[in-house]
Amino acid sequence: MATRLDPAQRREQILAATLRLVARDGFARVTLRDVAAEVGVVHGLIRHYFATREQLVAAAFDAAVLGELRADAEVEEGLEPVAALADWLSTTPRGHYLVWIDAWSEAPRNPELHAALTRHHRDSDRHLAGVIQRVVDAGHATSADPAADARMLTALVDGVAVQHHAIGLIDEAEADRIVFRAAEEHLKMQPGALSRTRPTPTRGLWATPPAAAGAPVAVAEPGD
Amino acid sequence: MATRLDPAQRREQILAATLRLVARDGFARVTLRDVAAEVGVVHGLIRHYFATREQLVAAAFDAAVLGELRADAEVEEGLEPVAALADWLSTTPRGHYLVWIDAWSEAPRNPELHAALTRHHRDSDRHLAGVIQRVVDAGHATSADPAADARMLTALVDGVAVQHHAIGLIDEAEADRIVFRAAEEHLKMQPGALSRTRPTPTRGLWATPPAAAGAPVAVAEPGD
DNA sequence: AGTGGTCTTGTCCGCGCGGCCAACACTGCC
DNA sequence: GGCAGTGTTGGCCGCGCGGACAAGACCACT
Repeated sequence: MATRLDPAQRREQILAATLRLVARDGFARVTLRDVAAEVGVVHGLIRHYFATREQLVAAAFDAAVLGELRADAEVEEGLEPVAALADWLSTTPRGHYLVWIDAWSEAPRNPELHAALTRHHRDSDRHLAGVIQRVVDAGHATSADPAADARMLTALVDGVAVQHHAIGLIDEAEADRIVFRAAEEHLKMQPGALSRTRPTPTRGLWATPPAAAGAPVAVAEPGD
Repeated sequence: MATRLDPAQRREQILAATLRLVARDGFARVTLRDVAAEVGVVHGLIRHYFATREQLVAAAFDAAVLGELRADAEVEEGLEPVAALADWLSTTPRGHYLVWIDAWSEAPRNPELHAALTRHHRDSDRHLAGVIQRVVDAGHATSADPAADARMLTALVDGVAVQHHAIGLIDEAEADRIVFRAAEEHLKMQPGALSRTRPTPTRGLWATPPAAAGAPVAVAEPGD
């Protein structure tokens, strides 16, 4: 049924499918057979690429983390400091936040996931601290301890994402508003400085760029 | 094996066991047989009390929410406004936060859980807004919009709880410090006003008080 | 003492799971 | 043109699951 594929491409394809299903069903409920059906192959083939289910989901999450970091790095360059900060604080869009929330709940009982999550959070904090520092250097904000402020804002962004994505208590506009106002106040920025920057159009789905081979990796459609 | 029990007590016992297992294994992985073993009965008996697995976990979560609200109400009365605020903002302790985080990840695909979560969040926000209002009335803080401030602080508390409980990136002291400083600044309180209040000793485990019958419901031990 | 009700047990069923593996198909090398 | 090597298939296995149910144990009431 499925045509023979370059191993690297097939691997990427499986990882992308796994991520899509994790976002939909959660880590615990994704089965090898689900992934195989999503890719369009037999479940035995999945095991040809990943020895166990655990390794599969861990690899998928790791790919997501790497993709996220790469996307952050892309945003970092080419944006003015204030716009970069606004963009970072409003990363909220995209269904992949559900993967993150699911990872939080799995982390206490999955060491690999926990390690990836820790690394990601540390890197994100460091990145945000850098963005804050640049805003401060540009004279648009004040921060005695960018690292501490980054930690606080990361927590706020995560908590707001929960209220928006998981519970649906607030919409995206309000989510951004809450975070922006808190950041402006905390960093002593001009009120509205963040809100006024146009949020960059949200790129495609998290990670799974053509990576090495340049092959068009299948990516989740809104309806798929 | 298990002695015949008052139905209400047995029900509470099953719910408490379910909550314990959900905290340990997550909603998706708790099985009827797990719960039965935890209680010390046969898995058929669980189905005598709860028609389906879904109803069981939903009921367990609902009980947790009610218990939480009751505990919040207990705290509310009998504490000075500033101390009450500090207590609320530092609810972080206790393993039951893992249940909350897990509920966030399950909510998008479990309507009952989603409803319970929404209700709980709304009630919590309203409660916190009331606490803030009382602090303001007492002249210890300023808030133009207690409801909005409550929403922001709730998000911050949740995000900090993730960093502390799920990822272990920060310890409890730092979690409290982050939230307290942000609240003091945002509500224009005297710096350190919140940190200086002694946190109330954390009560027993979440909810599962003897409720009606006054029966000593089995409760998780740290080592169990 | 008998009776009805229900708490409790033990066992059975079909299903889907992760994992395993022998056979097939395709490709590139000699 | 044969011959590895490996991507791919499809079916098998044992297990634990949620669910179902008949029978037993115990209690309350008459």
